[in-house]
Order: sequence, then C-alpha cells, then structure tokens
Amino acid sequence: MLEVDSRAVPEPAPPDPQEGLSIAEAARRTGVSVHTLRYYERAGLVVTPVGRTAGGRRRYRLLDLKWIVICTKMRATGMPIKAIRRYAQLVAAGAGNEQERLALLEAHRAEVAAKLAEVQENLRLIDHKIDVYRGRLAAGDADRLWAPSRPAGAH
Amino acid sequence: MLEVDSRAVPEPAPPDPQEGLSIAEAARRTGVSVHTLRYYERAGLVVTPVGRTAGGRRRYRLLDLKWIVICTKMRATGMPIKAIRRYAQLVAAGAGNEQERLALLEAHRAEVAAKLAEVQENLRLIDHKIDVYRGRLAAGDADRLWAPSRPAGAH
DNA sequence: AATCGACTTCGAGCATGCTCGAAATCCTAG
DNA sequence: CTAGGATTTCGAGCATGCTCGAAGTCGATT
Repeated sequence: MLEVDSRAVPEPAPPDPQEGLSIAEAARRTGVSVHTLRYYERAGLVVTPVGRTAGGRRRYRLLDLKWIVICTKMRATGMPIKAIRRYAQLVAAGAGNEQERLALLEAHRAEVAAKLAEVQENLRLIDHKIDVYRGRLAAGDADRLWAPSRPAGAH
Repeated sequence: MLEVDSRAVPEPAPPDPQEGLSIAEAARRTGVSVHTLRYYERAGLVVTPVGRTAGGRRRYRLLDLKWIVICTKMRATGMPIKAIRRYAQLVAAGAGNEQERLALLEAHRAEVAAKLAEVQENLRLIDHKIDVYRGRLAAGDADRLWAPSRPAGAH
C-alpha cells in the first residue's frame, strides 16, 4: 500500500499562487508522489477535473488538494481504487445521492470488519503453532517436530 | 488469497494406492488445485521432493499431502510464499534449527499483529466517516457534505 | 495399435496499485 | 535565443499468488 507521510497529509495548507499549484507542490503538500497523483487522475478518482495552464500543466487548487487528501484517507482504510472511483462519481454527481454514498461506505466497512475477523483468526492460528514449538523446545522434545524423513505430530 | 475448502483440508486421508497418489487425487484430498500444487513445487515450498513415476508423473505420498496441508495453513495466516519456502528449507535441513524456525514464525506473528492493529485502525476511521454521514443525513444536513462545487466541512 | 483423458513443462496472463522510463513540450532564467 | 529543469502522455514494469493455455507425453482401455 502507498505510504503517505502522515505528517504531510492532514492539512493541505493554503495554495499561495494565484492560479493553483504545480503537481510537484501538490505532491509535497498531500504527501502523494507526482506519479501517483497522475495515476489517481487517470484512474478517475478525481471529482473536479484538475485545471490546466495554457501549456497543459496541471494546476491544483485547494479544493483539489483537499479531495486528494480524502482519497488518501480512504486508501489508508484499504478501500480499493474502484470503490473510491464510484464514490468520487457520486460526489461529482452532486447532492442527492448521500444515501448511496453511505451505502458504499457501509459496504466497505463490512469488508474491513471481515478482514479484521480474518486477521484475528490468523493471529490465533500462528500463536497456536508458536506455542507448539515453544512447548517442544522447552521440553527438549524438538525432535518430535516435523522432519522430512519422519512425519511427526507437530509441524 | 487461495481459498481452500476447509472441509477438505484437515485430514489428507490415507493414500490407498501402493505407490502414491496422482496429482488430481492429491488436489482433491488437500483442497488445493493441481495448478497450485505444481506452483508450490516450483516455488520451493516442498520439503521432500515429490516422487515421480517412470513416466515422470508425480506420486504423492501421505507425507507429501500432510506437508501441503501445513503449507495451506501457513498461507491461510497470510504468510508469504517466500517465508514458507524459507521455513520448508529449514525443515528440509533436518533437526537442529528449531530455534530458527521459531524465529521465523515469530517474525510472521509480528507481521500479523501489526496488520491487526492496522485493520482495527481502519475500521475506526471508516466508522468515523460513516458516523459523520449518518449524522448529517439524520439532521437533514446532507448538503453540508462534500460537493464538487462547494468544499464543505465533511467528506 | 489407436485412442483419449490425465499429466508434463514452460511461459504467459490476470488483478491490484503503484512506479518508472521515453520522448516530447513547457517555461523560466540568463 | 538557448539551456535545462519541470511536466506532459503513454505504455511498460514490478511484486504477489495464483491461474491458464499450448504443445507434447504417458498410460490404461479397447
């Protein structure tokens, strides 16, 4: 997963320049790489199209930066790009679909809750295995652990 | 992640045939696809090399099946293929390196614990966002949620 | 012997989310 | 005007863990 510098994320800081920031500045202020900024745009995560200069360079406004930060937060919860895109589309569609947005969030919440249960179970499993090892080692019983030539009780 | 039919995994069941099972049978009894069985072998997850017939077909013995089941259990905990390979190598090296195996397991445990903390945090974040939405909707305040044309307080 | 399904190896493809490189363009300083 | 850094787009590459397809082989049955 993309690691976003948490110290850079929360507040995009006001865009001083009159007509928006360069992509490099936007990257610096959001904690997202320029590559990823472009990727997010291509992937359709952007609500309001980022403006361009006459020469075709992106100009990020405060609004854009804020939205990107929201995206990074959603990504940080493991929300897949596709889901964020759907969410962005809903937001872009304007007011009136808040229930749908909420449903999207709740669906993601369910995924995360399921993941949580899974990881908890994993931890339980691995702990069990470690316990077996510790027990055997403490008992000087290590030779009862699995060996290629002699299948034994423990793994 | 590979989904292993949990009803098929636990006990490989005795290998009736005199000289081991075909890969199809092994797949059926371990709940792993034939493709994946071959992949695991290529990936070096196997402790004892799976035997071959004169014609080059794999013959799985009970020992092999048991080890594969162990591999599936480790995979089920999210242990990466590389780590399982290292573990298999240690086991293949025979007795005497149990401390190293334990260290490997503990390292993985740490990963899983970290993952757990992360997912818990994610759940917290998404719950917070959902709360905001619920609150706005209940208060008939939905228009204070984010809209492309008018950056607002909530997302 | 011929057939036909199961099996072999090797390499490619898929999904995800970036990450990077190439070639061309922009723009700003000197 | 020119150099050189920043940006652009497009497409490829990377890591992971399978999953699949092609082309050829094995082997049991008829």
